Amino acid sequence: MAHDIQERIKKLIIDRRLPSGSPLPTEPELMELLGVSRNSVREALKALVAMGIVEIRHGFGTYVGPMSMAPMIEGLAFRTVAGHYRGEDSLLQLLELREAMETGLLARLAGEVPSNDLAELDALVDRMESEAAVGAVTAETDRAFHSTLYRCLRNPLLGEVLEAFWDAFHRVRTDLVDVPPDPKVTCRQHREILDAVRSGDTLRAEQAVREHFGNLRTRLGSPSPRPDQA
Amino acid sequence: MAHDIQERIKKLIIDRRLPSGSPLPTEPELMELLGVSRNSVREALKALVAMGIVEIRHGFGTYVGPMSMAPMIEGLAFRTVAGHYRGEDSLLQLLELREAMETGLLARLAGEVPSNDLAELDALVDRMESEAAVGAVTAETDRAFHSTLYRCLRNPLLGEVLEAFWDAFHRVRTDLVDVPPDPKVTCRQHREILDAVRSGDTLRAEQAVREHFGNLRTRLGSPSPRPDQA
DNA sequence: TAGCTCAGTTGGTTAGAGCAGCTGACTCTT
DNA sequence: AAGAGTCAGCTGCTCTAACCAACTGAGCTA
Repeated sequence: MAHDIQERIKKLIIDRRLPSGSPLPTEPELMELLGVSRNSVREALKALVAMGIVEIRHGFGTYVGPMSMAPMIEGLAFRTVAGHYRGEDSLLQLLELREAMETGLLARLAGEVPSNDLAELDALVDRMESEAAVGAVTAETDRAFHSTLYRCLRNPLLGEVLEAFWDAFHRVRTDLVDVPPDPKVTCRQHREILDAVRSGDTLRAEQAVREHFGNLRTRLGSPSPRPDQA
Repeated sequence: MAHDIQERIKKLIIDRRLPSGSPLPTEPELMELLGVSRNSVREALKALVAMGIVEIRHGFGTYVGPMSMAPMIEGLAFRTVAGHYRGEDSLLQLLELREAMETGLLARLAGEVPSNDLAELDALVDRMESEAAVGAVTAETDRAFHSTLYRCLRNPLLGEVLEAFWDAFHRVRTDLVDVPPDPKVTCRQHREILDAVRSGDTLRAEQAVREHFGNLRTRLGSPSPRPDQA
């Protein structure tokens, strides 16, 4: 029955063709509209918020949410952390997931990246190198590289899912194992990926990405440090 | 502050190393444990349920959830439906997502599939053909094929994400456009994928998968039917 | 011993009250 | 007249208290 309320609110959004950011009925209005108590309305809304379908601004109103992949990041990160603490190789699984996606996309990418994107990627790798010279590569730079690389596919969903996987992986890695990669190797590998993509050599690009992930993978292969002995 | 309650419950699961199915404190216990009212506890739990982190059984108790990708399916399906009704090519984007993942995985698959899995896949394509002879290929059979194909990668996360994307795509497709594919073509393409994988020819397998998705893609290319004019 | 009944536990729902954040109009000062 | 401060009103947030509904298990009955 609580689930039913959620469905009805979702139906309301669909039926009224409400885009992200549109105002939703207020809580009292929803109470009357759905014929349930305020409490039930709120529980349904909270669940929808957790899925990114609804956004609530205190003292202002409830709105159609951004429907981003943010909730997926949460769920995936939590699942990975929980699995890790139970001794599973959940982090490695997550890495393989990223690897599969990125290599799969690469085939459609080689030779198709517009020159301005290539220039931006060049700049990002340059930044990586200057960061590596003084310490470690910033997470933001790494993320930006992977994000910019696939932008030209003109598929927002793809980009968001990739970023979601990246975020989840990064969050869990820094929280749990944090074996910082060798910044120089990271730079070289990103440069190699970029060059391969520029040259339009699909196989070489795939190879470069695999090597990049292989590098991450070996560092996860070490016995996972468990916070304490259960 | 409500968000804080969610985090504390998640932390409780992590700290106590609770596996899926473990009982959680009852609502009154959580009230006392977290120092908040029952209402707040319930809203937090509902949000966690929406993320698959918690499972509630009426009259029985609250438990650690399966942490499956089911919530992601919900969110993705809703997002796709909403986007579709707003005139975006969200369904096509979802299809591209699946295509990218499956082709990316295929490279690691060719020649690695154990013989018993191959036999199972053979049986599935046989079933497809008998189904095609009398009507259309069952969704369940198609799903089972894609699911079985990647089982040998021994990465549960991968399998679940693939199934999640499959589910979301299938649900939205049947709900919205439902242009049933030519069952014969579907069978032939699945057979081709299977043969290519069996032979260990990575490129041919990728080609086969691309053709399969290309088939689906062209059928989505037709102008999306909108239920009515806004 | 088999089956039923009933009390106790758990979550589900409702109601009403007060708190907290934001907006916009009104008013007072400059 | 222009600006800043204030206040009334919306909004969502939290709490308390009570009752309903589903399930379990102990005890009773046949």
